[in-house]
Amino acid sequence: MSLVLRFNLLRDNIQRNCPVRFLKQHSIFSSGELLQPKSYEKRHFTTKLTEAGSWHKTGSSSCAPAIPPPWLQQTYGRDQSATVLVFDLETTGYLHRNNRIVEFALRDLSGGKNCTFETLINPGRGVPEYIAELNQITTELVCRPDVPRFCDVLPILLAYVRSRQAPGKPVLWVAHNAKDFDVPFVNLEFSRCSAQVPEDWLFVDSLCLAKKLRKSDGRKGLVNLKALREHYGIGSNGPAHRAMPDVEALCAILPKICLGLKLTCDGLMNEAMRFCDARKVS
DNA sequence: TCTGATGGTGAGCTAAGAAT
DNA sequence: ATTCTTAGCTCACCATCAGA
Repeated sequence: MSLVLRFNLLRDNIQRNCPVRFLKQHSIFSSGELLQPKSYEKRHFTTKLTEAGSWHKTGSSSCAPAIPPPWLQQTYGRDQSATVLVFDLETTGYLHRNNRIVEFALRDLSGGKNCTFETLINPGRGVPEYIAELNQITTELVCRPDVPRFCDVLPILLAYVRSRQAPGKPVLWVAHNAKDFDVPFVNLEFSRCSAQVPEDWLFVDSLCLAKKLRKSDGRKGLVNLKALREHYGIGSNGPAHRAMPDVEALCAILPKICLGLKLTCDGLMNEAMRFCDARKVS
């Protein structure tokens, strides 16, 4: 069951899990502003949380209870060694130097209530036509006063991630082509907001894992998300090139790759890199 | 011993593929 | 449209082996 929650639900979550001073530290909002229901009400238009299990059957949009797969079971639950977040971005173009994020989505693989987070982001500039054709995110859709900018979303995102993070354990972000695309974008958006990516955030590039598996299998063929979905017989939960459907696809693909490579969560951790070690912003 | 065929390896180039 | 990486291809070079 998928439940769309408004920001006040997120607020509750934040209030329960995050100290206000933490929010103030990372926010251009005052704590009062951030926690005012009306403030969220203005923004619920684009940002939502859902409650769902993280591991769903191939080709199905329904979510199972939050039971981690075998390859993660040993590290999830009380003894989980990291919080694994699968994420995806849509942007106004390929180059992180010249472009901005227009959509952000993530799913916490440990599942449960509020395990996903997605939001449109106001890039403060037009979306090129070829991008809009690709992902159906138009200038009219995101360049609106009621769509938050990345700096607006950042403190909420930080609070959300903190609320999902196990005490003392790192956060492992997974995305397809994260090293060259998603992470440089995130790094640059953080620096634009005069914020730093937390040091306990690590990332894994599933594209590298897919290439590694292809090599070990001696298989030929493409390793983009679409090809991997077809290879593993994974159906689509929505339009391609939108953040959340791509996240859902990667959530289904990732365990297949990890099983193929015999990677546990600890193995994933060995593949992880720090955000600051991604392609440097130039 | 010489010559030609064959196989392995490394360098360098090109095109494809990755993402939006 | 754009940048970067990598697979795949060609070519050169060297070693090995068989046959004359």
